[in-house]
Amino acid sequence: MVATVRPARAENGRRDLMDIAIDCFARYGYQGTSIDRIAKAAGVTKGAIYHHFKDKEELLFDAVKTRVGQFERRVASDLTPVDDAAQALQEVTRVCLEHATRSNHRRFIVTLMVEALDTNARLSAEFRDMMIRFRAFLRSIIELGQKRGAFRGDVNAATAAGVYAAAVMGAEIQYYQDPETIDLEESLGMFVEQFLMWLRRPSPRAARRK
Amino acid sequence: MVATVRPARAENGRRDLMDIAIDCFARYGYQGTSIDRIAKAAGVTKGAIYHHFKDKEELLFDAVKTRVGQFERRVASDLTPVDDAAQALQEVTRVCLEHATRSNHRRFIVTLMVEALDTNARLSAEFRDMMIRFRAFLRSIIELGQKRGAFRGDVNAATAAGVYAAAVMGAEIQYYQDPETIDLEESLGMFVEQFLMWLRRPSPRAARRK
Amino acid sequence: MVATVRPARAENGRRDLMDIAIDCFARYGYQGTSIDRIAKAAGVTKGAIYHHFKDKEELLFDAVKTRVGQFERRVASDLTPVDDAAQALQEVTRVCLEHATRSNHRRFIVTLMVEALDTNARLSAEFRDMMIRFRAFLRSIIELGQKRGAFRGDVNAATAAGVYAAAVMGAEIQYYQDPETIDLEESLGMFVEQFLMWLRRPSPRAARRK
Amino acid sequence: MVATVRPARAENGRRDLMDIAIDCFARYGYQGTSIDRIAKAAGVTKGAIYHHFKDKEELLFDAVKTRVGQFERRVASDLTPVDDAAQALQEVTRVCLEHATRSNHRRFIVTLMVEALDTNARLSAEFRDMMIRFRAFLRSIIELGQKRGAFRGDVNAATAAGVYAAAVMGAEIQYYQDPETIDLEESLGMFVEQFLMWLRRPSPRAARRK
DNA sequence: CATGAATGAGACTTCATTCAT
DNA sequence: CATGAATGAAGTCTCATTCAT
Repeated sequence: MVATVRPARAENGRRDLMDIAIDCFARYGYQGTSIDRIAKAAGVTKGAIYHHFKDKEELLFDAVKTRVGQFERRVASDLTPVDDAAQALQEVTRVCLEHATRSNHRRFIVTLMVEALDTNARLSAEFRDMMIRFRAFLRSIIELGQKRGAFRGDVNAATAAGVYAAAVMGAEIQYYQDPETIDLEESLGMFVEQFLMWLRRPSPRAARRK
Repeated sequence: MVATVRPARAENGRRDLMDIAIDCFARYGYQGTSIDRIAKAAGVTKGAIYHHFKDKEELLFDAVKTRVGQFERRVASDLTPVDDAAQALQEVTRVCLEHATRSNHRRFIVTLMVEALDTNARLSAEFRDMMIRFRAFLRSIIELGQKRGAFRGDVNAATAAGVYAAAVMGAEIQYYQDPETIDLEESLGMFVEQFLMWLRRPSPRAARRK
Repeated sequence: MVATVRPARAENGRRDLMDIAIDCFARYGYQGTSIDRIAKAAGVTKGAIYHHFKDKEELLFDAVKTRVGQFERRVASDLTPVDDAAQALQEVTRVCLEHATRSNHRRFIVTLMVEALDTNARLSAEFRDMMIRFRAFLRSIIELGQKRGAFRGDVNAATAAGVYAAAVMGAEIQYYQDPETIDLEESLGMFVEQFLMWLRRPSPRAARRK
Repeated sequence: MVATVRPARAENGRRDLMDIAIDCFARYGYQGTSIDRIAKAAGVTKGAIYHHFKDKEELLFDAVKTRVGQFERRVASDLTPVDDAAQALQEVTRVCLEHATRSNHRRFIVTLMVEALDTNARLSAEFRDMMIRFRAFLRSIIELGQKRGAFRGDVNAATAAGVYAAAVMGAEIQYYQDPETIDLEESLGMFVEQFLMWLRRPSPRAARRK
């Protein structure tokens, strides 16, 4: 009687909490985000957070998995089915650009990924797997292009996928660091242009070497 | 005989301390490195560190400035005088590769740079300036190539410098995250190859566009 | 039954903590009182104190405000309504005497006030305002006596209030310093006697001078 | 040969150090003054201070003794020989006023005295003795006045000395706290006026009581 | 005499976490 | 489910003092 039941708010509470936590993690990093900060931002007490999450790490893990999953689903859904490999690669940068500039989704992932490098082996493994999946996805696109004859066949698709992922991530970081100087869209555009040019036309030199 | 001078012992202590601190920062990040950890690694007490550095931040700042300065001097000295722009760009990746794999110099810089993004505005500004200098340096090489006719003239050298810096940094991060999967040398090699091919041969499409 | 409310337990903890803190501050001064000392005296850990107070300064401020408020309310309540100005002044010294000898209330205020002079501008301002209020109160009593013809009218009531406050405070300090030699009651009594005699009978000399 | 002897600078150094230490103690209190602060203010290293003084307490003791001695000598020299007791009491306030407003001598004494109350029994005893001497001195003046018939004989000279000392010290503290509101000269003047009026003319009431 | 590097104790503060209610 | 008081460990920093040179 005293405690009026609030049915089904449970899952909502959990999700809301996580969204707020993600915001905090994205803004202040993992170590810079205290449970208290999240609690205050969410307008609840610390105890409430411990009802939903075993500890701070679990909260972070769930947050990371959620965001990574959202990003991956977004990429996948925007591209299915992949017909034109070149166009697909351009689509990927477009999605990244959007997530990097219009929300804190990519920033959250990229900064936490680097922070975890030095401080959290388990989380770092999670991110490593995410990157492996991302590169595998890019590689599958490149290989599709190679199979269809749109791309030259004498390049290691896996390495090329790594180069692609690297350029995108590096451009993002420079943008987060200096958004006034860096034009992320132009940077990504220029990179994709050169990447595609290189993939499409076999360099005689490179071809000869291999 | 009366007073045997032990010159530079003072500076030695400070320098040793900083080298050890850099190691720790590179391994555990800024927030993950406690003063006590550095002290223990150096075999002194915390007080000794505070004798040499005003606070943890000053220690970090001095460490960052030292390492960044070393890297920049190294890059500059290896390349002077720049004759062949293409070769110069390849040299840069070689130096980065070395600093990334054979010492903790680049890892220290890259990981702290991302960590600072969310936690330390002043340090982040320091890193931003460093990146600005790095891109300016790359840009000057590219413009030299353009002036000499080795590179096509219809590209924005500043943006191209950004793409170059991005690809190198992104490749490094993937390498730090997953050194067993990522072959940093191959990645950087492939990127430089495509970057140079794109720079050397004017893309008819791009040329027409402008 | 479902949830037996224990009202005010929260505030109790806070209040108890503050009382103990006041004791410590009165005994050892602000700088001489460590958070640990208060915690031990209260039988809790340091963290508990930080749960209730933002930092040591807030604890001090709250303590000062509480004690000053108590003293001011006590003085005001004991004197309302003021009919006989001379008697009212005597009442004030009686209250001061009580707070100085039977509790640590005045000692807490006086010693911290002097300590703050050199070390804490904000707190010092708080004490300054308290003294201003105290002198204003005394002045209003003196002016009442002047209006009613009980006191001579040719004295600056504000300055006289200052003299009164000075003598009381100075006597207290000597008492705290040397309680065996100084008889605070006698000192205050003698001062009030001379103060009232001077106020009541216009000195011919002084009258002539002005 | 290497160490050129600097004869007789020893005592100078000690005295200079102490003067600077007094300045610091007066400005920041004992606990608020670190050895480092004194060393920096004096332009020497901490080690140099430990050559002249066993520890911080000795430095403080010597400083206190020096200043107290100076003040007492000043008071004594300005008054010898005491002819007119009333005038002598006025002289004392004049000296106090000067030391309080034109130098930090009295402020140093008064604030440290209160600080020592709570934190340093040995130093507090030193100050207690100083106050005892000061009151004894005032008492001797009052008794002289009584002997010569200038002052009424029915007052306890010791208690009266305490009242006098209290009013002066209390006025000073109010002045240190709020120099813009408090006119120290006027306050002291008013107090001495009432004190002397009371001493000179025996109150019939008071006389009857005893 | 003087330096300055170093110590070690102790101060303030933060924070993830637990638990009675 | 939720609160909020409390803990305990760990972190940053200060400072009186010592000592080799």
